[in-house]
Amino acid sequence: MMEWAAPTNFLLNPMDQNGTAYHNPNSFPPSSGDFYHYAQNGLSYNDNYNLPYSTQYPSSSCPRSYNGPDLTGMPIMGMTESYPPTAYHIEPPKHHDAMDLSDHEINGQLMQLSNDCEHNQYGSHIKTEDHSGYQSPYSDLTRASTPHDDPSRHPHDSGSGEGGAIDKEQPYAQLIYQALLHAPNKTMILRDIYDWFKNHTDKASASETKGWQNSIRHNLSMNGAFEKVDQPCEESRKGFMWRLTEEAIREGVKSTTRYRSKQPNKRGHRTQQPQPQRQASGAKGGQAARRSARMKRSGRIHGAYRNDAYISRSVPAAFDPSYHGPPDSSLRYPPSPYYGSEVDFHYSSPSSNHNKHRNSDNDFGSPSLANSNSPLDLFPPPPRSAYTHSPMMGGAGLPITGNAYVLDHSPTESLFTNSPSPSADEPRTPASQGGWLDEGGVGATCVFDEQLAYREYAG
DNA sequence: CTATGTAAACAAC
DNA sequence: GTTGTTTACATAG
Repeated sequence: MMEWAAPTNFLLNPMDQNGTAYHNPNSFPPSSGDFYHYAQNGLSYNDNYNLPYSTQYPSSSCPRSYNGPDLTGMPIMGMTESYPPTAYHIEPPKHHDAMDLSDHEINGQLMQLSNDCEHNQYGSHIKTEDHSGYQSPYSDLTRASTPHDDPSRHPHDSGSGEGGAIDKEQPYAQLIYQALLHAPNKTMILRDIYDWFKNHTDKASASETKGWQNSIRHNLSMNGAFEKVDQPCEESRKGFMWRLTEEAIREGVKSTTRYRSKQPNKRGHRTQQPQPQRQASGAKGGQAARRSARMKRSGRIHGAYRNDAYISRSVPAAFDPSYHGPPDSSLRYPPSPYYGSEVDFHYSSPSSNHNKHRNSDNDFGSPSLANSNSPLDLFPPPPRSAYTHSPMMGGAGLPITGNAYVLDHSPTESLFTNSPSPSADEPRTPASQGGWLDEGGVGATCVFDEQLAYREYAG
């Protein structure tokens, strides 16, 4: 229930992608019908989606420049034997040529070039917005071809959104996911996401307020499926670009539920965890907070809030000394996919974003993790997986393409049943003491090797 | 409880 | 004013 999207193509090894990958894009039949494979076992995954193609490692973040060779990185079936039957394909528009290009091809190209942000070589079909130079493909364009409007695309899904078509009823996280999924390089800026929502959903129109925008931002920030990407280009002071994480691309989006506080009122604790300023900024909110803020003002310490000494975000509950989690070290890490580890490694990178604790790798993607037996292997292969039916799993919960495990979180969760779902709420990442070095900059800000990072963490 | 949505405080632009 | 982060509260299931 928590997962909406499912894996589809596993990420191929980068090497493979480069090497072989070129499967002609045409391998995808134009007929949309094919993109909607219903999961044979649909049951558990009725909510999953299959992604149409995988992206490559997003490295650069400047989606605007599309001048490259085309090539597509459509690795797709390359090494995967088959599509996981467990999901739907959300294939982007088949009938729109224009769109296809932007989505598919560009997708691949961006990465490479991307240097001059100023030159946008968009096709004429792209509408230029005024976003100071940033031209987004979304806006009218997309809707012009509205894939989702195509009735034929809706098999008979009960409207829950699976058909690949954009179901306006889906939750924000899912919608954002779709927006990004269709975006070149799986990256968009907030504005465009807003636009996309305006054009493809009712959220915007349905509300007079800007609450929907708030919700979008909230989801972007809180959901591990989305990551900020540094915006290389000057012009944009529009904020960061948001991109789907590889995990998300592979595994789909998961619920944005990590932030709720599990322990209803555990106030006190967390405030002691130091956090970076920016993050600390949002510390308070809500009505109650307002109240307490008032109280505080009248006599409370303010400074206690956090200090910046920390480099990374604060410590996750699991790492919190006060946290009483499973004793077993192997279980110490929170199950939540949202706890990422990498984050902290790069906090230093100037603009990078890896602050969200993405979990990703932790939960599934990281090969090193997945296969390792090291004591640090925080996420040992799950005993069983919800994806059992998937061919990917080979029925045994084996690592997929060596790159990831497709886990269902249930297994993991079970590991932590004793703990108040620690993770899920703490959006923070472990700042392991001494565990990670923030090492500065990690060089390429934009290109972040999560696995590597993880490795650092792991040892 | 969980998943979502929404409001809001707040910092940094 | 916008963007991003985070907390709180509400509510449906």
